[in-house]
Amino acid sequence: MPPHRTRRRIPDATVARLPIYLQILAEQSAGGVDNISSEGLADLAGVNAAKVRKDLSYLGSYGTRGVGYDVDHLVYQIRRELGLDHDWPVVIVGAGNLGQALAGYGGFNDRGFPVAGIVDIDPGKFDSVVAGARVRPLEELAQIVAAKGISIGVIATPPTAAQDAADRLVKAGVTSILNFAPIVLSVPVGIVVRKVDLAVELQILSYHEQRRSVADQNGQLHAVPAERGRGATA
Amino acid sequence: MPPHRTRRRIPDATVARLPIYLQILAEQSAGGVDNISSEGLADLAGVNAAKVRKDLSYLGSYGTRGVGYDVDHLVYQIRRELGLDHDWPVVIVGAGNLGQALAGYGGFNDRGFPVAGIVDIDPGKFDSVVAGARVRPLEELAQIVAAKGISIGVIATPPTAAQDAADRLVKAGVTSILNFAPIVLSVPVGIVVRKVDLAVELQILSYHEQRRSVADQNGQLHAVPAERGRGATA
DNA sequence: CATTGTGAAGCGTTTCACAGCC
DNA sequence: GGCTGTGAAACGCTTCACAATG
Repeated sequence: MPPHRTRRRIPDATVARLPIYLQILAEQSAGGVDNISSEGLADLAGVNAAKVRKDLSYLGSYGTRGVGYDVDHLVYQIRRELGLDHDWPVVIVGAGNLGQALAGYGGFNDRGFPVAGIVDIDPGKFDSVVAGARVRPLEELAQIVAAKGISIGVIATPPTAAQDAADRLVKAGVTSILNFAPIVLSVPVGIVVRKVDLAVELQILSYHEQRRSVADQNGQLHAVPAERGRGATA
Repeated sequence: MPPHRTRRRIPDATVARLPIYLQILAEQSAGGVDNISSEGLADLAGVNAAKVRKDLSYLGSYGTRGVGYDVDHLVYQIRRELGLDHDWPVVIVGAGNLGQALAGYGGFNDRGFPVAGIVDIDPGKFDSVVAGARVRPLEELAQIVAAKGISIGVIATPPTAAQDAADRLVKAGVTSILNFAPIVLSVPVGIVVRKVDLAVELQILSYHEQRRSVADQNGQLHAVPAERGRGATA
């Protein structure tokens, strides 16, 4: 067997930052910037320069010592690493408030994730057009996934329907799921699930606000000088 | 100065899981379950039991050895720790597609984060009613924040307007921001920002799909037995 | 005696510090 | 000379393993 160079494993934390770098680099490129240092990119991304260099080093040695990184080349490499050299059609399960907003959001179609289908269980919604896609019955899910070669599914159902949606997506052959329902999905090993939960995000903010008010009561010093930092994603 | 017991610092990773535990515990409570073991909670939350015990230990020693945790008491303690013993009104900046969907989503109002205001820069949207809230001019933001005592702002503007929205929110007195715009915000130290970026989430999934297909080509073994696990949020 | 609470080990991520290189 | 690439140290989180205990 040839020693078919097994691809470097990139740490999860780095994978989560590559899209941010990519977005910034694409903007820079559009603005005519063709070279950037780790420090320059770090400032724009709200992280530190060593982290940028470590992260980029997982892609290979694409920088030039003493100079910096070629913006376009970096864009190319990150896109390749993230699998963004082709589109990934997605299917949305649930054509309610959220499903419709997602379909119409633009963030999908514009960024390489065209909405190739949207399904719902409610016959009242069938054939209504949501951002260019006709809403189809949930039963057609498997057919749509197969016909369009879909690997990524989005769950935008009420919480009670979300596990069923996940089961159907997996059975249909989808291997990655973006879940907007506030429940923990149970899926077979090997299926990648990411969850976006508004209530969780707000509750984390609430925690920080609550701490802040406790600190106020105790008359503690605030570590809040007027200095300005980027992206305090605490 | 009295040694006013400085509140335990809870690790970020734990804070991010408490809302999940809370949601599960609330469901259990509603279902008549009044006691739960770390293992039971862990299974439902898709984590391991040791993690649950460590996490809960930061709240204090509220379990009973040999027995487990009292569900209602845990709900109470987590809510208190997260600052959910009262509502946190939020203001949404941006009444477009996303802003409207968020306002109408229910996840806000139902879970202790009533939408106390929604503002936009477009006069064409003023006074239209979005999920019970009238859209007001961006200029009234500071007034709304002050009048309603708002600490949490939500940015649902296009990316180009997001930094301005953040600046206005901060100036108005908001100290926590949930940002849906795909840009890295620059805010003063002390302001907590959390970012939700659909494109980032999808690109992370894309990375995993891309790896999968590379592995397929190399004829590598898939680590994908038929076993079933909860919440593989890889 | 089942289950919690927690030191200690293990592991992944971040940051430092500087050698390597253009 | 300036900036990258990277071992090594530092850090924080997870998991283990077991003493403590209702």
